[in-house]
Amino acid sequence: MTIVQDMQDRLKEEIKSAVIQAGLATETEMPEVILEKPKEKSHGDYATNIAMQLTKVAKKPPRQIAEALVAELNHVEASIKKVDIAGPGFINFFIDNQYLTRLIPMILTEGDQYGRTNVGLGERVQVEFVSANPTGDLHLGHARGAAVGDSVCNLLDASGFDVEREYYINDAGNQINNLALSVRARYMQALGKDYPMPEDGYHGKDIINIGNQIAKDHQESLVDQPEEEQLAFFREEGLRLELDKLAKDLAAFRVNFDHWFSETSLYEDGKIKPALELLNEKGYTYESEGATWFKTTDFGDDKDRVLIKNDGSYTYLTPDIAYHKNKLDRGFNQLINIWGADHHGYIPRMKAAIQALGHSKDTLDVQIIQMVNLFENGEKVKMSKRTGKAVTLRELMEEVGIDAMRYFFVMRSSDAHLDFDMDLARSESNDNPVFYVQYAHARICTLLKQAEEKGYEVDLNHLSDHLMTEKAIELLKHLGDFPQVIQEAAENRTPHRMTQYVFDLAAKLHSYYNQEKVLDSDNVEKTKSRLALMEAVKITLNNALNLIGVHAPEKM
RNA sequence: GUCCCAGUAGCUCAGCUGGAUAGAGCAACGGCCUUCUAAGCCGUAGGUCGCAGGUUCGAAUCCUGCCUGGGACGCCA
Repeated sequence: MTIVQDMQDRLKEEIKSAVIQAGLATETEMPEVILEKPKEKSHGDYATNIAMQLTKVAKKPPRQIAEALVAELNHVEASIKKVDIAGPGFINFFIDNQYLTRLIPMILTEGDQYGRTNVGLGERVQVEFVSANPTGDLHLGHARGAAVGDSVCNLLDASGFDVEREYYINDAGNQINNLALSVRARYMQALGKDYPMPEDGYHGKDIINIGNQIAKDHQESLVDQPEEEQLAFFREEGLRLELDKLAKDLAAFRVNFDHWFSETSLYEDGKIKPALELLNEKGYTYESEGATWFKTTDFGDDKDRVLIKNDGSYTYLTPDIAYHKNKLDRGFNQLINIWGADHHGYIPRMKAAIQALGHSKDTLDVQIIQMVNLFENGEKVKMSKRTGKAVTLRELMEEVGIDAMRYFFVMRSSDAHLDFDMDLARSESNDNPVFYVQYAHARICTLLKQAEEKGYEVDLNHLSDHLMTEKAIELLKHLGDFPQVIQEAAENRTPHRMTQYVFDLAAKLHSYYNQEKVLDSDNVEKTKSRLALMEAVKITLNNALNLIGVHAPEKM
């Protein structure tokens, strides 16, 4: 329970008891009291539409209801300074904002823990994201998925969920044979031989590097090995080096997985057959045209899906079902998958699998991340994965920096296409939201340092005497919202809420900074209170940026 | 043909579990540095919320149809 929520709850309770005392409705007829924050300042700190909601129960026009209700309100009980009735029957509350200053000692005490809550009650959530095939470099779509996935994990963690980050390695399919063939070709080429790339080979630079690496380590020793042995080596070594590179790139991007789950392990551990048998036992499979089908239409899919092809091999779906069964068997209460937009058609069959395995379809939450378009010099950067000309995660990290990438990739709603403006991301100007926010943090740090040099200390004893100015109250209110914003962003899987929040906080800080001078030698007591506020803002900016994987610099 | 996402200010986007006069940044225009970082602040201007119906006291938000852009519709992964 945060200070702000506590205040809101007291207000809601007061509204309810006023409704009852005014005889407008009984306890059981009571709708949920909704408090909203009006955009317009003249509409107060909070507003409720309860009078409109009660029109049917009380059988009176909303404004009459509002008047009867307001007459019964106990102002002291809910820190109400003033109440207005406005418009069609809104009740506007003006709150005595003194209570907000209690936030500061709390934030200073909690430090990097401020904003965290336990609403998740330790519920176990597994988030699977990125899961790119280990056959090439990570491109922009993966990078967005990584930034969003990691931020969602941070938000869930901060809301009291027990989060596990997982990467599913597609190391069992045909693409791994292609990887082996591609690596072999690059190895041969590295040795100066005229050796063609396979038709569906992977043309990325990373494969060339791996070929060079192997050539360096093993010289010509692999050239004349028997085919099978040779390919097995390139498969294994290629996979190892690819995964190593993926993990390094992601770690550099500040994304660290708790678990790298190998598809091959499903085969080795015999997890596929039991999953198939379970579906069969429950009557969700049938044979047709020499193949085994899964009746996904029982769960709303538009057609049934093949599990075992007529050549006896599995489709991609089959190990994926076994994988999700495995996730469920591990005891997670909630599974979140973060997928690229090109996989959205896959959702109904995966949800069907979850249900066929005996769980609610809501156990699996699939978040779809829309595409990223890169812009440079006002023009769209053309990309082709096949020829290996796509801009990679690593290249972009070098080009624009990690902070800008992490911020930009979560800046927009995930279900909107993202135009990534490289020039903007690189620019050290006020156009760049990352710099704008980081500058706010650096400004406070400089200020606090100067305060220290001048011998001013933070004093928490007279806060309400000095911090009830318009700009300070706005800052305090925003600080108080932080825990709820985290919860909302976690629950809705909307990390862009956090970029909005931190941008707004920076804007309020800059506004305050220009309006009121913090270090005032003529009023040391006031200075000490303001320093406390600055410290609280600094902590909150830092915590908010951390949640989206962006650093908060001490100076710029 | 079916399904998913988007369509809001000149541009990029918030708002979408229904609420009051639809917001922000950039661009445009006008102010603010002998004072804690001007990488900043303050102000002005800018909108048939794709279109048409419907639900309701109230719709950018919910429902239906249509239009435009993107994506997906494999016994590929």
